[in-house]
Amino acid sequence: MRADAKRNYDRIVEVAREVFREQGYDASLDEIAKRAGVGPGTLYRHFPTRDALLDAIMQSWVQRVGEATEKALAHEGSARDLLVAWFEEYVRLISVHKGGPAKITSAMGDPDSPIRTKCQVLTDANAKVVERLRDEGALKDGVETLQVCRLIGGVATVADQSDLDETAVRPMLEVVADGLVSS
Amino acid sequence: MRADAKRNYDRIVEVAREVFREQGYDASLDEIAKRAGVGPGTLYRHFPTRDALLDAIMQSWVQRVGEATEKALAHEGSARDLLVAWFEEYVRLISVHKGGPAKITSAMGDPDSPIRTKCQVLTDANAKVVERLRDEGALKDGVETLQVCRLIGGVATVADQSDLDETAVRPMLEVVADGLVSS
DNA sequence: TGCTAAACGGAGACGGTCTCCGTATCGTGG
DNA sequence: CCACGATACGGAGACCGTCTCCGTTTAGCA
Repeated sequence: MRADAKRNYDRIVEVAREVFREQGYDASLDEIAKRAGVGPGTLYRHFPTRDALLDAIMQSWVQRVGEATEKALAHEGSARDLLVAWFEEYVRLISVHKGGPAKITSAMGDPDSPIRTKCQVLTDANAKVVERLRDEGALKDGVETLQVCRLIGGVATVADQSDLDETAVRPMLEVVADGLVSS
Repeated sequence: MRADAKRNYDRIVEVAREVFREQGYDASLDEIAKRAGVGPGTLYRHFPTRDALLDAIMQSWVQRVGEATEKALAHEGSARDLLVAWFEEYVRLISVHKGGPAKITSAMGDPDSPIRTKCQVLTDANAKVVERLRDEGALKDGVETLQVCRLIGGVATVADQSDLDETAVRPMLEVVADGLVSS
């Protein structure tokens, strides 16, 4: 990759991260190009689709997922509390910008999604947490890990679209956690 | 209202219902106008915004909500089963077209939404079901009815966006129901 | 330093939204 | 029955975002 190409690539990603956070996932790509000081052609050559750009933005995000997983697994307390804590992290992770929860959650299960690998990281992390609780016998039978992702993704999606804050989200996560642990 | 105006109004609503169902809530309004055999100007005069059109489409929907509520309240069986049955109806009701669950769920809590009255009908229906179970002492303490709408709206939203069928949705609704009933 | 492959970037086609205003139609009062 | 004013129609076109094509520029090697 030529030096000028790399410079533009990096700058576009940086600007896009900022603009997506400000305006959501539907922000104008031409505007991102303009703010990055490049022509639209340059942006679309590096990132043929909006999703390709999102994928690049999420490169660094993978690490944050790993850290959050460690933190959740290290949690001391009941299975229910561990679940709630993990769910809160989960929601925070996928709320990268307006439209993020919906985007990421619907990309799960779609093997052709451009952000497939990123979703995989997250579903794997979730599976690790859930499997551990299952091994401890703390969960109901028949709990599918992908279902858990979708449930929490759903909560995060409505929270995103209705501008709910953490105090409104928590009770919903608690309901889901209660519905998962064996009674 | 002049006779020709009413004719066009009705025809637009009818066509819009069809097109939204076929193509989702993001369908082109100019296309709807074209299919209805009117100019864009006519469509936008009757319905200044996309939401105004949605509101008109949902006029007849209110009745279906009423019927579904009756059906749910007449349910014989455990609180948990009643909840699951009602949730399934609820999901069906808000899945009027692609984008419907997200649209309707995010309109709840927004007092300025153009489909406010329609949402009110649904939230009231849900409250009726939930309150009845609460009176029977079948629910956990601290269950907010709006939270329930959001939880189920979330499930419906991911189902809509991931093209899940009923067999995939049901287990998630069961988790929520389990999380709500007192143990 | 000269050359070529690589990258740039902007003009513009396209499709959707929405408005303005000249034209056509309804339906009423004479 | 018909003329006229109010009402409604509808299409041309401005505007914006997406995305492409291709003439121009530049990096970096020999």
